[in-house]
Order: sequence, then C-alpha cells, then structure tokens
Amino acid sequence: MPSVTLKMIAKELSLSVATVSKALANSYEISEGTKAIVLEAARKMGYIANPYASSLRKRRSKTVAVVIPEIADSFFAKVINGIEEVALSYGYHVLIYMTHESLSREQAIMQDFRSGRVDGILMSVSEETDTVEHITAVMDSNVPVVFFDRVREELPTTCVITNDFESSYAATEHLISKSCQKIAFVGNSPTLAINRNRESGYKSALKEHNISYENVLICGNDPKSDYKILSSLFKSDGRPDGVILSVEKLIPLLYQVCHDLKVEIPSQLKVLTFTNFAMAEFLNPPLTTINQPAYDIGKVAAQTLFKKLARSNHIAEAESIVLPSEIIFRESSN
Amino acid sequence: MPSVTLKMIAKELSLSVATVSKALANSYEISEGTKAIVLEAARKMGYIANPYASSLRKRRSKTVAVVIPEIADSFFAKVINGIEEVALSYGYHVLIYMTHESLSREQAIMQDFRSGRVDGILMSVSEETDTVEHITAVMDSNVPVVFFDRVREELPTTCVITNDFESSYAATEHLISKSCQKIAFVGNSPTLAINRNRESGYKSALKEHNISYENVLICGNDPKSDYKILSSLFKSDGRPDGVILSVEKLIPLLYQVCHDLKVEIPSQLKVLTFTNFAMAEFLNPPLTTINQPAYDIGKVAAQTLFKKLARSNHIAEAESIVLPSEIIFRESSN
DNA sequence: CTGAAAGCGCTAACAG
DNA sequence: CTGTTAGCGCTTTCAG
Repeated sequence: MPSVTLKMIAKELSLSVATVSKALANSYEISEGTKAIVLEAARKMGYIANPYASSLRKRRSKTVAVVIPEIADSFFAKVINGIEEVALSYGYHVLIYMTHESLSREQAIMQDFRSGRVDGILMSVSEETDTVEHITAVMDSNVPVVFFDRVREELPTTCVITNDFESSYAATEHLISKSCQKIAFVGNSPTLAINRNRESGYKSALKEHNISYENVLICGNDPKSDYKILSSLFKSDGRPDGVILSVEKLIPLLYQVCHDLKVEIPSQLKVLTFTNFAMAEFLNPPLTTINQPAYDIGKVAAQTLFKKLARSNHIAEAESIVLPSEIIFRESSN
Repeated sequence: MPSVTLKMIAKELSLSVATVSKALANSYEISEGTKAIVLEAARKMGYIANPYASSLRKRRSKTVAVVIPEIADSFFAKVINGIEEVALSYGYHVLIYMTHESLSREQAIMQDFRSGRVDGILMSVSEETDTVEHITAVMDSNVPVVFFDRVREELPTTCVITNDFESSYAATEHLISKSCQKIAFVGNSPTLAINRNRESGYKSALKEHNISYENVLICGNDPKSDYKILSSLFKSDGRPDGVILSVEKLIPLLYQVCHDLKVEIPSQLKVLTFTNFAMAEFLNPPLTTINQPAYDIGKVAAQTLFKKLARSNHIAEAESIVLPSEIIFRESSN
C-alpha cells in the first residue's frame, strides 16, 4: 500500500496540488467549501503528509533534539517527559540523543545537526566536554541551543539550572548540624559548572563553619574505577564521617562500598545525594536527597527553546533560569 | 551561516552536482582522483548532507522508531541502549516515542509512521492496547515492526521476549519453597501476552503444588489507585504471605504499602519482582528480582529489524525469539 | 568516467 | 478563490 500524496488527492478531486496543499494548511485563500471537501477526501484516502518533503521545502523540520549523557537516569528521564509535553503541544517531534558521556560522540551528534535535521536543541553536556566549538558551530548555523542541568554558561544562550550552590551549601550545613566534621564531596567533572557550583557550595559552608577538612573526589564513568575511588575514602586516615554525592549513578556504588567495607550508614557515615530517584525512600537506609525539579526543568527549557524558535532574530545572550531544588531529609543523614 | 550544499561544492570544483553526489557516495562510476578531490572539498567546506532531501529522494529515512510506554523505567532505558548500539553501527538514527500507556497516543504515533518518517519500528505496546489495527495498518504500508517485551504475538512478525512463563513458574516455586501458602500475583493488563504468560506460570506452579489459593490483581497507571489496589491485599481475610510483582513501577508503591500497613518483608510477606533495577540490592530489604536481559533484548530486536530492512521481501510470519531471564535471590523472599 | 535532466512530495510566489 | 510555475537538495536513470 503506497502512501497517499497530495497529487493523488488533487487528481481525485480535480483540483490542483497547490489548492489541496493550501486547503490542508487551512489557508485563508481557500473557500470553506473546498476546504471541507479536501479535508474529507484526505481523511478518507488516509493522507499523511510526507515530513521529509515538507521539511525540505519549508526548511524547518518541526523537530527538536534532546542531547543528554544517558537515558538510564531518573533525572534525565523526567526532564525528557517535561520536554515532550511542551514539544507535543507545539506539534514538534523530539529526537533523543545520548552521548554516553563521550565528547567525541557529542561532537559527532552536533555535527549532524548542522544539516538542518532539527530546528533547535536542548542539551546537557557530557562529563568530558571541555570545549564548546562543536556547540558554537551549530549555534552559528542558526540552530538555537538551550542548556539545562549540565550547562555551559559562557555561551550566549539560556541555561536552565537549579540552585546548585545553595543546595550544596544547605546540604553541607545539614551534615554539619548532624555533627559531621569530615565531610567529603564526590563529583564527576572539574569542568562542569554544575559540579563547580556544588563544590563551592560545599566549600563555602565548610569555611563558614571553620571546618578545615576538605575532600573532593572526582569519579568518572567507569563503575570499576569509581568503586575504587569511593573505596579510597575509607582506606586513608582522614576517613570522612559524611559524604555528599553529586551524581545519581554513584548511589549503588557507594552503598556497595559501605556494605563491603562495613561502614555503617548513618552511624559511621552520613550520606546525602543529588538525585531524583523514586526509590530513595526505600533504600537501606532511606537516602537523604536533593531533589531537582526535573520535570519542570524540562518544561521550562523547552518553552524557552520554542520562544527562541518563534522569533527569527532571537537575542543571543547568556541568561540563567534557576528553579529551586528541595532537600528531603531521611535516615541516611540522621 | 547557511549550510553547504552539493551544488556549492559542484560549482567550487567545476563539476556537476551528479558527479559530486556519486563521489560522496563512493560510487564505482567515479574515478579515484575525482573522489579524493570531492571528499577533500566537502570536508573543507564543512558539507553535511541534508537528510530531508536525501530521504525524500531515496524514499528511505535511515531512521527507526522505538515505541515504548515509558522512558523512566530501567528496563526500557537499557533496551534503548541496546537498540542504539546496533542502530549506530548501521548508520541509522533512532527516534524514541513514549505512549505513556495510552492507546490513543500509540495510535497517533503509529498513524504518523505511515508517512514514511521511519523505515522500521521497534515496539512494546501500552497497557491499554487491546486492538492492533493501528499496527497492522503500518505494517501494511511496508514499514516492518519488531516487537519486544510487550508483544502482540498474533501479528506476522518477530517478537523478542524472555521466558516469562518459566520465570514466573520458578519464582512461584521459589516462594512455595520458602513455605508461602498464599501467593498473590500483581500484573498490569489482562490483554498483554507478557502478563498472561507470567500469570499462567504462576498459576501452573500453584496447581502443580496443589495450592488452591490464587489471587491476581491488576494495577493500572495511576499511583493513587494502584496504592489502593495493593493495600487491598492486606485488608481482606485471605491476606497473602507472598507476592509476585510483574511491573517495575509498582515496587515503590508496594514498599510504601507495606511500610504504612506495617507488613514486614520478608517475615510476613515475601516479595519478588520482575525488574531490572540496579538498586534492588540496596533496598530495605534487598529485593529478589527476575532480571530480564534488557540490553540484549534491545540488541536482538534491532538486529532482527535490520535483517528485515535488508531484504525488501521480508517474510511476514509470526516468530518468537526468547532470551532467558535470571532470578536473583535476595532477602525480600527469604 | 562525467553530466544533463527528471523528479521525490511539498510549499510559496505570483498570475489569473 | 484557484492554478501555474518554480524550486527545496538530493539521487538516479540515461546519454555522451
């Protein structure tokens, strides 16, 4: 069954292709009568517009891309849901691309976008991303980019983030209030702003409370070496009594390390994590979390992108939209 | 910065568009010398083919769709990773669509695919899907569909599944061996084959062991009412001492219900769940799981789809590929 | 081996 | 209000 084209409808109704096209687009140029006839015929014949022909001609794809490190992450999964809701309401398609934390993947993906495949991009950069040329190149070819979560603030566009500094500061103070004296911070990348902000929130709180112990670890993207890095926390002398995880995927590893090294949470180690994870409450022990407003981040980022798409001359200037996170206190930090 | 087209390269090199096109496609018709020159110019000028023009002309999009109920599910997230790996190796793009368990969403999505937007479809149907017309319609327009996990076995195509009957049978036997006498089974849809298979595995095991107590609940897609349904298990007389969850997203709800109603796991209730969830080991108590080979299911499903795409006259017959699941025993069922 | 020409299906000027 | 014409950028006969 070959698909129905405008031409076939036109022939069927003895109209021109142009008229049919306009009628389906509900153009003011076409009489109501004709519109009705065309619509009816299109429905009956099962017409579905060829998106490739239409995109080629219109030079717009009605498609946005979401570029994220990983899909198996409750934060990103929820963000996507938020994005999808907005995109759907605008009649846009959403393409999801995973970088798997690889800069070269990310570069290849962005390169592809210079073809006009998508009208706009929502992006959270990889751990490895320490250059932005691949991003500016796309922006220069008039494809707007909006960042969320893992942003690059130096670029002239909107970043949707949460109050990382403040949350981290509050988290650190919370641990201090639970009489932690040696608090460690585990991040994933020294180059990411999000990580730097959380780290400085942590450090500021320590300074404010005159605590000299500082311990910042950087985990990567390999469970085995990350396991070792986390283990190292407890194998040296300055063994911490509290730890803040900046990365969701480290949760099982940390619980595993504590289990293996018989470090008891929370009596020996208080734990607190940035995450969005539905099961945090039912872990053993229940995990104190900093919940990011993932769904809303997705919505706001998408809305911002569509605003930029609406005006051809969107203003290109750096701007941040900050949505607050929320700390949920549970037993792991008690 | 407008994007570079074939025409621009052709002009630059004083060649015809056709020659440039063929050279870039590495056609045997073009001399090595010309190919080298064209490739070099294309690279220098930053040429990226317009996918819409190319798809329109070739009538193939080099794109496959993944249609799933939800992305925030560790099973589906891993399946996507498997699919992506294979798709990437074939130079295909992957479009992800979520039905959010809505049949009408699913129908709208499938409808769209009749436009030729994608060359093939990998699909796991929604809970609500009790008709397949929207699927056969797409298959009739020559877009091959491969099912995985939530399959419709009556359709003439390949289904990639796991041994649901056997796993469920084994799971039930396991609970019986732990001296459960009243085992409940919680599914999500009476129409889905996957659910029916798990249910019959459960029932067969009970029968085999001469246990007359049977208790099958069906949860939906609304946490609040699901919470009530799960609660009802413990509010009647025939209160179970074991339960098998067929659906990952019910895990937090069940733990919540047990917490609220002070049902202790595993002393009062042994629990076992179909899932793929990395944190199962660190729940309180650690959760016995039936792990599906999600990543491999994705890979095999994608490979099967590409095989179908390779031959224009792919044989349309029902076929199942079964990958085994694995039970991981933990404290929740001990 | 290279090029001219036709056209994928659609939309957008522009005439009528 | 409707139709004609001219492409969008690319691939593919088919001629040379």
